[in-house]
Amino acid sequence: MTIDCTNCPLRRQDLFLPMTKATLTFMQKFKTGELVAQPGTEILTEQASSSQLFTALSGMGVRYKTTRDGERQVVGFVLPGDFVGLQSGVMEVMRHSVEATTEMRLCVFNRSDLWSLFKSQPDLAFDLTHLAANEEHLLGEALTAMGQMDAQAKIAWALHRFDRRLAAVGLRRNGRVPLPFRQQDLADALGLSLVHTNKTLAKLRQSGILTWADGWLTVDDHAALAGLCQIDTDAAAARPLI
Amino acid sequence: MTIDCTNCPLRRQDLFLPMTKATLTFMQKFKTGELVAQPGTEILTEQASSSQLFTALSGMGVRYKTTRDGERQVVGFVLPGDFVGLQSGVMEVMRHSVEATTEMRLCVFNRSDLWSLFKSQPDLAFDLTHLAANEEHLLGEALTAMGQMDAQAKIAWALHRFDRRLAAVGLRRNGRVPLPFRQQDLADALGLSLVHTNKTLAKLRQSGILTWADGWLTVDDHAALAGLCQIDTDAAAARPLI
DNA sequence: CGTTGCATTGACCGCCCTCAATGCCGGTGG
DNA sequence: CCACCGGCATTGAGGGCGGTCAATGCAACG
Repeated sequence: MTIDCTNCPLRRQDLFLPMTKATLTFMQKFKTGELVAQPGTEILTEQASSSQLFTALSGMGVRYKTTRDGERQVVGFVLPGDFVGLQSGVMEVMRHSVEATTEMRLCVFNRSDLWSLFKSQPDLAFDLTHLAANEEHLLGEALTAMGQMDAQAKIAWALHRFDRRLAAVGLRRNGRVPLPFRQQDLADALGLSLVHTNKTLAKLRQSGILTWADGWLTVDDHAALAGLCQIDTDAAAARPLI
Repeated sequence: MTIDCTNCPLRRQDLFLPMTKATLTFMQKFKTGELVAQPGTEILTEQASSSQLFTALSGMGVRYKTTRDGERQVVGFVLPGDFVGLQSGVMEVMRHSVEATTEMRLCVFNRSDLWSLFKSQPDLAFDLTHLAANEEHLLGEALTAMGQMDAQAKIAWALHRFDRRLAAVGLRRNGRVPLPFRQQDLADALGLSLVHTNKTLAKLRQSGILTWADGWLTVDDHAALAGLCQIDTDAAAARPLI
């Protein structure tokens, strides 16, 4: 009992661009099934090729790279609606791993069908490129955060993004969004130590700006939080859902 | 007297994947001309849309974002063979600016022709997506460098990449490659201060590992330099040239 | 009830930042 | 011809942000 693409609950969110009926019909053929990944499961592996590509339907995960000396750099977080595995699809191998943080439900596509998508569905090919360009944009912002912000601004920026992004897929209820990651994940994403991340979070909490506990993030003072971010966070632009 | 795509000198480099004759024929129509940009010229502007896309033929430039308080984050360097403007092509606007460092010669394409490319040339559409995924990969590596490396490793990594990448497009002569950027550009790319970048470069120079002066980079001890980089730098994978 | 994973807090210190001054070089104008 | 200036590289002094080390609390779990 997999979800029908024409009736995908995610697609109702305003964040995602509309898709024509004909294209949706193709999507249903393109989608070969669904995968449920348990917390801690490695969905894609760095340096490895994958015969399957995915779109996250629910749940969250982490994209990360591992350095020679075993350190981990989180290069992004996988939220509902995100496409994963494009690198494996167009280049030979993945350049980062993807691991499920919570239980995740994912649409599954066959990499071998990707070429027929490009040949017969130029609009979807365009959307895929759009998604890739969007990833580039997100990483550029992250790079700017890493290079130019102090610890407080980095964390404010990251949590501000989480709040906006999760609200955009309809996960904000009663002013709070689910945020199942560990402080260590955030630290690894921002290039901070766990200890300093914890202390900076405590300051934000004591300022009354936000609370992040037990897997839920509550932003109490959006204006103050936005003020702490040193780069302008544009409204999340509409993007394709594949 | 613009360069004929079928006779493009860049395409002879092993770095770039071969292109079929039919596709090259399309490329010649797709290319609408060439642009010569003087040093300091802004080729693309953050937050602005552009009706033209480019491929760098010669010369080098910088991609950068500007923060609210006027700081600059270099998100990448434009070398010969690089495609610029994809973000403007598939999303509405650029998310970073591109400025010429040296005089640059660029192939010019019309954004309005992009859709016909996706419709009629699926192989080129695939290549564009490949390039976008490659950018994502590069930024992921940069992010890892920013988050996990100390200053010496960052600089070693960056210069190691320049040496490899420029050699791959045939610009290494007598063991040295042109590197026309300022120390400030490198500092802004790595999230370091100019002062500390300078001092760290001095150490690398005194170690006899490399020399970077007067716009030329000479790597004297490749093994030692690779050893200082804390992430494994895979051989530059072949990629499309559009 | 020991263990494991995660959050929290304190002490200490080092990498890298800021401030500041100098040298070098090419361009420009008196 | 030379004084002046702007851009870039270089070097020293001092201090702060955020690192490491270490210990504690707490909840879930076998």
